[in-house]
Amino acid sequence: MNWTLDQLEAFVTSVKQGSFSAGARKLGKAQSRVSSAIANLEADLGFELFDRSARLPVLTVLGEEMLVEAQAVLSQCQRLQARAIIGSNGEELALTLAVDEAVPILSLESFFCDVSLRFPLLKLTIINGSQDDIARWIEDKTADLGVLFHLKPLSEHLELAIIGQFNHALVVSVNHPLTNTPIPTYAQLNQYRQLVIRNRLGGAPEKAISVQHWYVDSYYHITGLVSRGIGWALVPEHIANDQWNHGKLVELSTEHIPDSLVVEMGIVKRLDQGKGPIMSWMYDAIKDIFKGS
Amino acid sequence: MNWTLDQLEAFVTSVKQGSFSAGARKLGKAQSRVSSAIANLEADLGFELFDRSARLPVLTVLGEEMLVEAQAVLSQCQRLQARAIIGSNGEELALTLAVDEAVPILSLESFFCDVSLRFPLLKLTIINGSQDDIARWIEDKTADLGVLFHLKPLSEHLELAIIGQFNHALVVSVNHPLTNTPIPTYAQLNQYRQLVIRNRLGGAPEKAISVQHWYVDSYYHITGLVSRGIGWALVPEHIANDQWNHGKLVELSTEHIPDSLVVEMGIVKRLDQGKGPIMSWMYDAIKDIFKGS
DNA sequence: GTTATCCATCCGTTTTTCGGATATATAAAA
DNA sequence: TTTTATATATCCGAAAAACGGATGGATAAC
Repeated sequence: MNWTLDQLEAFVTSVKQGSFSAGARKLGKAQSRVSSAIANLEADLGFELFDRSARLPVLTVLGEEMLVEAQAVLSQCQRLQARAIIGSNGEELALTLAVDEAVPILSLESFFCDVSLRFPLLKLTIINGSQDDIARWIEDKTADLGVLFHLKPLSEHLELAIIGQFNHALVVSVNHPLTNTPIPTYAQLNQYRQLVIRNRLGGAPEKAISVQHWYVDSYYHITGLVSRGIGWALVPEHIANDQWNHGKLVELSTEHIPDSLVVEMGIVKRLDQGKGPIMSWMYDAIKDIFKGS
Repeated sequence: MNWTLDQLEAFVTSVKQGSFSAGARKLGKAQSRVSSAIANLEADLGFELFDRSARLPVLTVLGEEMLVEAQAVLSQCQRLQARAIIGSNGEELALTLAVDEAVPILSLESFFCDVSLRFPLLKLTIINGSQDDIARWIEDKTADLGVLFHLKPLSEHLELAIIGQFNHALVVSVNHPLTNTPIPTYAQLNQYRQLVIRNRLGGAPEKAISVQHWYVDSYYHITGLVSRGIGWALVPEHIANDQWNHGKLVELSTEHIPDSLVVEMGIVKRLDQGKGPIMSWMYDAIKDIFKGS
């Protein structure tokens, strides 16, 4: 492999321009350079790229194939160069976004579309997990930016920006006995099984109201179990209203529940990691998404 | 874009080997070359690829990304080089195989597997068409090799090798009146509609037996129509026995049909195009597939 | 026949590449 | 602590190449 990128460029440009001379003009080089560049390339490859019997050189069969390969090489090079420029301008080349699985992922779809259009060369990685996962991933640099529900204090290395609030809804199955008491008291709730969210890693579980409760590590599993009549639960409103559960769940009044039923959604990042331009943009864009919430 | 492939190679190799010196040894070059190659590369890109504060250089965040890009460029280059060697050895880089749509394509599947394993860098194109299409495509160099049923004389520019014979079966729907006459005479057949194959391009159609006949350009359409009781037809046995038609068709005796009911399958190529090693191999491999037919 | 292009080749100058030598820093071994 | 081995960066002279201009021969258009 003795050929150079210059030779490939001379080759491709000459094909595109129709002649070596035109190629040389396009490249701003002497014709003799293009001529010998291609001659050397042919010598290296071991066969002729052009049939020179006509007035203008025409690609040989092998030349056609090599043209495709050469273009592929050059376009890879251009990609490298483009990303190098982005990097040297201080823009991020790769970002990992960690999203709490309780965050309605659909609401982020148009955000992801925006990202793909605005930063076409960015390598975006999206990972989902529980609140604990998100915090841990940001802290150990597995992820750069996290979107999560704020339930308990976070590590001191993390910076949290609250971007919206969600109410909890009290839900039961349409067949559940509690549907007879639309405004259940604490005592009434206590008679039935409660399904409580619990972070996967076994951190301190949420406080349960009913003495009879199960822990489940996903709101989506919880609503699934609730819809089958296993018990009642407090889940974020957007999950209660999810299309999957439409018609299967009944929402009851939370008038007699003393606990705070509001959770905050926030964006986290490491304190010691500066925000590059893309991360800044994402920060604002995600805030905008949930502004009305 | 001022960097060279040598610089990328020095970069990638040094990362893989763990140090510039080790990289230089691996590449058989002086250490100073690798050192300055990487320094020049960094100068061109506009940022540092390595953090040199430790004893051994470690990749920066941007360096990690550039490593991926550089590897992509080099692997494209290796592909180009590999195909160039193949080409300079006289092996084909790309072949187009045209297959008559009446040929049971499933019987070629293991052949295609073989090809992909044996010639991993070959660009194979497979196109399907009627017999006329195949012949035309070979002649106008759209395809290099064709597999077809031999029904009528081919152009003098083509070379045909017969590789097998197939009998025609006389088929009707299970509900068709002809099922009452298992050995139908010419006159009996003449009373019912015949479905006759006809090449798409409107060449001379096959001779029809029944005065009442439709022309259809695909054996698969014909068997479909036959199975719905539209008429009777002569189709290659493997098509009559196709799983799609299983149980819907009845085969009748062809004892009273005077016409030749044997079609030959063949491989065609242009007379003036030499067979490269891959084409020769394909030629033999395809022959082997249908040897028992 | 004239003109305009095209390609290959030659040639002298300029630039770059290349490997060795050297200076310096760091980690492990003595 | 000193020694040793191994790093990287830089300098330098020789060798190699890249480079543009000039030239010649061939071809198509005018």
